[in-house]
Amino acid sequence: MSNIKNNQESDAAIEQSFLLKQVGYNCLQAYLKIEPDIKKRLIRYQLKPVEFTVLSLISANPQINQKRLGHTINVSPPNLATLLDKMELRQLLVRKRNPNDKRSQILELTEKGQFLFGKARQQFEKNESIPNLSNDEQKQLLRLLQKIFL
Amino acid sequence: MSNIKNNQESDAAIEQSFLLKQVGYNCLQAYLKIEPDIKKRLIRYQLKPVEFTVLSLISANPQINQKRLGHTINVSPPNLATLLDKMELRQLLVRKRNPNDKRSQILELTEKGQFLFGKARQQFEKNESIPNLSNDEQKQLLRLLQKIFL
DNA sequence: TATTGTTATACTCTATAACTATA
DNA sequence: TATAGTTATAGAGTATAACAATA
Repeated sequence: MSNIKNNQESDAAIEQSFLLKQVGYNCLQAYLKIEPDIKKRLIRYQLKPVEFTVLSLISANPQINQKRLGHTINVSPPNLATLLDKMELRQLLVRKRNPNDKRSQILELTEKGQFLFGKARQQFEKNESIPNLSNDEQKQLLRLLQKIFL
Repeated sequence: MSNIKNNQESDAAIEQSFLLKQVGYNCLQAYLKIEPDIKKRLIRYQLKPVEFTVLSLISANPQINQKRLGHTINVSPPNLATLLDKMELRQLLVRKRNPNDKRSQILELTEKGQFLFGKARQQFEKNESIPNLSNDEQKQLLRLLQKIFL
């Protein structure tokens, strides 16, 4: 094989300088790089990332209702309903009618849900093992990202 | 209504301090915040974000093959095949057998594809109008994100 | 035997409309 | 009339297996 490299070979660097200037592209690529590790840490608890997020938010926000939860995690009401159905079937949480407004449902973790979240959470208590990022850089990164979405 | 706020009301802040420490969660939330604006800028060209990315990468990497393209954008070979089918039907690109290795397909933009990419690209030439981020902060953010996925 | 890409298909995720009940 | 949530369903996106052509 020739030493002259071209785009048909896998060791030539991809030219993507234009895309690398786009914040959205960078956020997505970074997430896609991290995602497999997150899934791997949760699979032993039979939790998907969004389910872990739901457990975390209910745990930290007792009596949160479905509207606020769905809004926070970008899940529409119909899709949240079916997601919560599955979690309620697994007895990780319960839905209770709000006595002050019987239209809304108050969400609470069961003991089983609290226990599972506690265990799963341990997987993320230490750092996420993001290679190439110092602690300072990680803190700086979180600050900048939160400026975008908070 | 009482002035005392609780989690059932929409103006109380969500407690998500644990999730906000997770790099993956932050990357995804930031992307989800930006995504609608990206889609809005591309819809007039009937392009999805991934299609714009494909145009950009082929444009910047003439004669790239499908394996390298798919690997760069996290699209599996079967799904890339059907995605490229649609774009080839729209005459935005062509697939040519590589004469040096007839297994692989070389990708090239058509004139129509080049023109469309040029027009669509103008939508992103200026800044992406990420509110709350100065130019310096944006550059810093890109540097940190690229440390993760490059 | 290994690699590139395709086809077919199943699975998951997301979006939309119509509905119930409560306010 | 408006809101919170549900049901049903369609559509888009993703994953898996089997395959053909080429190396």
